[in-house]
Amino acid sequence: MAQKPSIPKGTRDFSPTEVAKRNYIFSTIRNVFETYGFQPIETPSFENSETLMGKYGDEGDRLIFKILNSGDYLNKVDETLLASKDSLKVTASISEKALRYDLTVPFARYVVQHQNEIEFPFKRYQMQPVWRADRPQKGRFREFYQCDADVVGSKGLWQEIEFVQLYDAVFSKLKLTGTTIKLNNRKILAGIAEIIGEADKLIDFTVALDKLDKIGAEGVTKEMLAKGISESAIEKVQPLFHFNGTNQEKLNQLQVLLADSVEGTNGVNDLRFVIDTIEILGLQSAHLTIDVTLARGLNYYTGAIYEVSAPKGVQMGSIGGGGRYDDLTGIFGLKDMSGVGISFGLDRIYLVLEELNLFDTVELPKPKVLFVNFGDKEAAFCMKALVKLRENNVKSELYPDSSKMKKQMNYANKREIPFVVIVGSSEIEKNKYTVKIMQTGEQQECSLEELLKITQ
RNA sequence: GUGGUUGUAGCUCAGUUGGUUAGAGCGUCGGAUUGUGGUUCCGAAGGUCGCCGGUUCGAACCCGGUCUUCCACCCCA
Repeated sequence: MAQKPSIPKGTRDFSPTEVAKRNYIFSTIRNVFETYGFQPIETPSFENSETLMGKYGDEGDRLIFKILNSGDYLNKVDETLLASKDSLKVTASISEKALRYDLTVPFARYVVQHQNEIEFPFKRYQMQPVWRADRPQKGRFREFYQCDADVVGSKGLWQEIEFVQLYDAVFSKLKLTGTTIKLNNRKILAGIAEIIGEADKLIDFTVALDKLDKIGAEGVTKEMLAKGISESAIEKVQPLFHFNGTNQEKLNQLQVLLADSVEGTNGVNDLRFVIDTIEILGLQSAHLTIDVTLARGLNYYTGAIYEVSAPKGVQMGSIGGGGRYDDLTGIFGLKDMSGVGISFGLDRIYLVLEELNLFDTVELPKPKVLFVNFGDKEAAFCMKALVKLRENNVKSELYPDSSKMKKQMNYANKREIPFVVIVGSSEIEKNKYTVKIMQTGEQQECSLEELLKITQ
């Protein structure tokens, strides 16, 4: 064989077993989504570049896969621009399309584009692959699936409560117990920045704070100083660096800290409503916890912020995330349309379930009955039985070639097919089928009706 | 995008200071057994040592580049 073929970095092939396991996760999530009243939509794999570019920050733009224009695209580029070797600007003129980077921005585009057909509040779910030109790592791919549920056209906090329940429902159904749903509110972060007099450095502040559990208080302080946040400001937020206790205790501390900030107080009240309600309703298997360091990059979150982490002991980044984004459709010209949504990272959930051995219930869709092929005459006789079995939804197949018996039996054994039907001239004469139960090795002669009964 | 790491048969891995024809286990295929799988025994096939170049009388081994894997940043599902 020549050079072995390969697939691009960060992409994967999926074997039949893997597909079965992935489908199990997909259908679990889909089921819960629909139970909660969400309806599916799909959007194209690629969008116009201007739909995506600039929506995820500079870093995001770098990670978007761009699609080259068709035709003699270089010939159409301005000579001086080409000579400048400015990759960013040249890219814009040789690429007008780009692969979907997430599901939220295309959804915002969809809402604005179809606003006159949509009944608001609009609850949609979407399970499709997204692409990022990232450097792969464990649980980090360049092609992966997101499963999103979002609601647009409602500012209600009840929806935010339902998303906590939805997360809990999905992970409980997957038997993935002990996940932690972390909750925060952008208004609280903004309030903190306001209190310390660094409102204009909100993003730098939150990004640094987000790293608390990774680089510690000292590291965060260092990064904040580097970003130009004053020492006195950092002094004021010291309580956040050692923020412990129950959710109620945290809420009380935040209320005191943010008493002089209207926005911050609003945030605390919103968060308190969600926390209190969930405490009354209870959760099946997830833990809900306030995490003020939670500030997932996405610049458009304006209210609630969610993130789900795998059970303790599993080395994996977040397996889900989301939040409220009041201004998202504003980018596409539709004002005052608040949305809130969550996302499941299918590929990471897969890895976590695999690591914890939680796939034991997933069965491969494999045949239950194999008919041994002895030749055309025998095969034709078997076909009558195959039609009957298949009509009754018994997964069954005829070995495609009249190979040696040993080979056919071996095939059944390897594929763990429980019943093998053997039909030779003597069976045809008697109009009977010999069925062998592979597990015990027993075999018996039976009629078509009996065969159906045995294998059903 | 920055820094590190990995690559030998289908799979898991040996391979001495650079020295003839690169090995093992598992798997695959054939036979023992021409209508009976798993166990056993016998036999066989299968390798451009990731790829390209360099050093050397000689490279799987040393050097450079490149691709891939995994990891830490960045960022994120």
